[in-house]
Amino acid sequence: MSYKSGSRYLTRELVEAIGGMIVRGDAPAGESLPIEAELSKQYDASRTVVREAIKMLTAKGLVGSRPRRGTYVEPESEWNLFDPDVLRWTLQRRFSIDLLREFLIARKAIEPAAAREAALRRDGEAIAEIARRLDDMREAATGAQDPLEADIAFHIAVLEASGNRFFRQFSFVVDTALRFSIRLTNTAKGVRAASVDDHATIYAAIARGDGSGAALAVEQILDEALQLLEMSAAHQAEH
Amino acid sequence: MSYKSGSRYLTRELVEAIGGMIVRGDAPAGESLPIEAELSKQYDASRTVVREAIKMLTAKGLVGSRPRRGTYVEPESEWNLFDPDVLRWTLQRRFSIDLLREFLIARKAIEPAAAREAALRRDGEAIAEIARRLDDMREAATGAQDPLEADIAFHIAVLEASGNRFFRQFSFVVDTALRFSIRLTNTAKGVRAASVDDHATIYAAIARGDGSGAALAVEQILDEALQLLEMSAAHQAEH
DNA sequence: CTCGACTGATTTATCATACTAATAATATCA
DNA sequence: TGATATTATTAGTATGATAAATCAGTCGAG
Repeated sequence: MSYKSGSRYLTRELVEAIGGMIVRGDAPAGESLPIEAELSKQYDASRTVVREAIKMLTAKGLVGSRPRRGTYVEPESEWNLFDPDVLRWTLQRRFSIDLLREFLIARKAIEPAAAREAALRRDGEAIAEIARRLDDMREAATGAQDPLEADIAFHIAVLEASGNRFFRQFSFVVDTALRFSIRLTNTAKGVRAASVDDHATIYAAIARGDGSGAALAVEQILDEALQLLEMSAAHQAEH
Repeated sequence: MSYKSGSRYLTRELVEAIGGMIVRGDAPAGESLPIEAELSKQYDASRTVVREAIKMLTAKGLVGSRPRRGTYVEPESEWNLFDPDVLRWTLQRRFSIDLLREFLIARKAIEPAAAREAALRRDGEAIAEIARRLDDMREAATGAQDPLEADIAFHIAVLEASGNRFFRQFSFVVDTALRFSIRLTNTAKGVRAASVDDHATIYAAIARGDGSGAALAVEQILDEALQLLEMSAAHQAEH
């Protein structure tokens, strides 16, 4: 999204504040936001800034606005869930077992297919990148690196290697969502030594151009994660 | 995106013009756009409008901007392809056999999984909706309705019935992209009578809760479409 | 000669104040 | 009662000014 880390512009802050509020559900669909003048007062910003923030939220599908009617919250179906901000707000404020399950099911649909494409495409550089990320995972198993980061990077490398624009768009979703999912599933045990072997299997299949093998290997580790989730859900239900 | 059809606001027009230009590739990644004052002159709009348009493009991932550096085009990997505008511009200005193939492969990954979920979920109302869309397809076969619209509506109904937020987000992609794909594949023959039977198979599997059957049935018709595409591609290559 | 601090110019970011135009609510009239 | 004109409200557009970030060069110290 290209917002420099250090610089915190007012417009960006308003986008965060108002967008987060909407996703949290503080302003139900159809409900009007305060008028520009009022928002301007509330956030102590000029009307210009308020308007630019609203325009950005409009571009993300969260709000709409018309003269006299004011600015109103769009129904959730209009939200652009794949927008980085919207996804982050959703995960931060609406995280749940259900959402995590939907995420895993979506991964199970997409990532095996991406691995198949990667295997068939045989892009040397992209496959070398997967190999590097596998090495990182091996190092992470010994404690030299962060296991979660290495795991995420591996999966993203596979998505990128697919060469499919739609699959590649999914990589930031995986990136963002995986960082949250660990909170709920306590996946620390998920990155045990066996996990590295599983990932090595994926890499091997892709490297030898075995599309079906690659797809199957990815599907297996996602099935495992799904089972882990169901167990975790059942466990939570007890309390 | 909630822009009322009739009202054509200047800001929206600038978003269309500049966004379309960027996606077409007139301004390569990293390249700076004219400065605000210049854009203001070019489009005969106030700086306010120019800035709000740029902000919307920023929200879509197409551009970034910083003082002194100006406004620059982001690399394509940053673009939010699932943004309705970005997808439409991409299809309008960059349509190709390759893109269509990627689209079909993505559909083949997602839609069978969505059909499986729809079958397992057993949401009566959502399944009834699929049935209605199937009826529409039958009518369309006799010429009473537009076959393309009926086909699109059916596939979207399945995605919606999945109850998975990620799959549902994909429905507008299907909606948008299918309208374009017909241009290239000449899919008129694709909606022949047999097609209705294929779709009826999908519905039947979902209705009886047969997840695997539903997934398989969807996969089959997408495989057919993919074969049709490859034939069409080979045919075009001759010329 | 190299590197860091300083200076200046450029461009976006923010603010303030008008005025315009769309539209929802109300009042008016047939 | 029902259609139509009026009015008030609110976002849309325009303009001009100031602030702040950042790039490119300049100068000085070592």
